[in-house]
Amino acid sequence: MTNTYKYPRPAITVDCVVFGYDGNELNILLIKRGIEPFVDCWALPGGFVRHDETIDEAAKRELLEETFVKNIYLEQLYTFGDLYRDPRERVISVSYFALVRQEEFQIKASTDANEVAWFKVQNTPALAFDHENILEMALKRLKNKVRYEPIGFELLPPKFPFSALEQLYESIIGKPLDRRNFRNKFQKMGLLTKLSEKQEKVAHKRGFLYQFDSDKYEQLKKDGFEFAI
Amino acid sequence: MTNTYKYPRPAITVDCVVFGYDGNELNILLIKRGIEPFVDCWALPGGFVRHDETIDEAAKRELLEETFVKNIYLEQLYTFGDLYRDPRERVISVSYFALVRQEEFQIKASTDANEVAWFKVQNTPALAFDHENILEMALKRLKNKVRYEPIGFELLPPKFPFSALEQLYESIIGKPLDRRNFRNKFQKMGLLTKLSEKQEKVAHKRGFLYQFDSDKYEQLKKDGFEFAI
DNA sequence: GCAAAAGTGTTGGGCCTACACCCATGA
DNA sequence: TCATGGGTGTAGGCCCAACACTTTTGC
Repeated sequence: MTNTYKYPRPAITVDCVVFGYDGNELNILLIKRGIEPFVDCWALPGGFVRHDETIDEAAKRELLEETFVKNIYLEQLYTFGDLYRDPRERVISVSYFALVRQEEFQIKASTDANEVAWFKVQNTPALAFDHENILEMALKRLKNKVRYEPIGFELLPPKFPFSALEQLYESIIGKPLDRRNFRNKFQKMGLLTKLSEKQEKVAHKRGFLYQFDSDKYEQLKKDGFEFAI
Repeated sequence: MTNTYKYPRPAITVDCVVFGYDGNELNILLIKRGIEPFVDCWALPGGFVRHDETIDEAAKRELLEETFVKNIYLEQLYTFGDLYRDPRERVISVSYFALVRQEEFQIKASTDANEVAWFKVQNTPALAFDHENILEMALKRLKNKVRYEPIGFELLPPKFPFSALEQLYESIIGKPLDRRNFRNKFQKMGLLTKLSEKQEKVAHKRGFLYQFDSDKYEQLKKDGFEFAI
C-alpha cells in the first residue's frame, strides 16, 4: 500500500530525553541502534510518528517499545527541523523530556534497539543524528527548570532523607549547596512532610525521612511557584 | 508530479503568533483566510513547510508572504500534533512567537490571506483550527517571559519615555505597577541609558527619553538575567 | 487654574548568604 | 575511637513593597 502526495513530505519522528536519577548521579537513557542509519550508534530512544496517534502518544509508545520505560510524564521540549538531520531523507523530530527514578524501571532493549543503558550525563558517548544538540537543549532546560520548580518529586523515592534531595540538586546544578540554607529554603516552601521514621543502617547519625506533599505540590503548580535555588 | 510513501505522512505547517505593541496596547497579528478550510475565518499567519527550507525559514517565509512582516526574531513555541486539528487531513503544526513594534511594519494581505489586521489581545475573534490554543500558549509564554527577561527592547521605539516602558509592562502583565518601584528596579539593571532629550509637545510635564543599551543586553543575555518584575 | 503625567525617597520586613560546631551511628 | 554524614541558628545586607506630594506642561 502506498500513499501519494502532490508535494514531498518530511517524515516526523519523536525523540525522548529521559533523565534518570539513581540516588547518586544524573543519568540519561540511550539505546544502541539496531538498524540503519547509524546502526550500532548510541542514540536517544524515539522513532516515527504513526498516522493514528498524537505526537505525545508516539513519544510514549516509542519509549516503551525501545526501552520498556512506561507511565512517565513526558514534556515536549523542542522541534528540530533542519534539512539534513537525517542522511536518508528529510526528517523533522519533536523532542520530549522526562525525569524518572531509575530504580523503578527494568530497562530492556527491543524492536529497533540492540541495547539500552543509562549513561552518566557528564560522560555520554557520541550520538547519532543531531541527538547531541537535543541532549544539550534538554540539559539546559533541566538546569533552568530546577531553579524555579521543585523537581525532586519525580526523581526521588517516596521516602528519602534530606541529604538525598540536596545531593540531587547538587548533581543537577553541578555545584555544592549550603546545607543549612538549602534546608531552610526547601522547608519554607512547605512541600515536604517530615516523617517520624529515620534512615536505617547507616554508618553515621540517622537522618529523618521526608516525603513530598503532592496535594500542596499540585496547588503550587497552579498558583505558580515562588522559589529559587 | 507525485510523491509516494509506504506509510501515510502528516503534513507539516508553521504558525506564527506575532505580538505587536502600538505604544498603547498589546495586539496580535491575524489574517483572514482566503482559502478553504475556514475560508474567511481569522487565523494565525502560517502555512506548509516546503521540502527545501528549515522550519524556522518556513515560519519567516509564510509571515512575509501573508502579512509583509519581515526581518523579525521568531522563537519556536510549541508543536501541536493532535489528530484532528485540521479537517482535511492530519497536520502537525510548529508554532512560533515574536514581539514587534507595529509602527515598523506596513502589513498587507497577499497569497492566501484576504485581510491582515492587528487585534487587541483581549479581544480576538474566533480563530480557525486550534489557533486559539496556540494563542493561549503564546500568551502564557509571554507573561512568563516578561517576568525574567527585559523585553521592552523589541516592542518600544529606540527612544522612549520611562512611562512607555511601564505601560508596556502593565499591558502585558495586566496589572498596574508601582511607578517608583518599577523605575528603581529597571534602572538598577543598568540596561537603560538616560538621554538628555525630553518628550515633545505633551500636555503635562515632559519626561526624559531613554534607550536600551544593547551591548549590556547581549552580555546579560549570556550571563543570565537576574531580574523579576 | 486645571488636568495629566513626571519625578522622586524612605522605612520596615522578609529573604538571602555566609558561616562552625556537636551528635549519632557502624565499623 | 574514629570516620561519616545529620542536624542546627544567627547576624548583616540586600531587595522588595508600600506609600504621597511637588513639578511641569498644554489647554
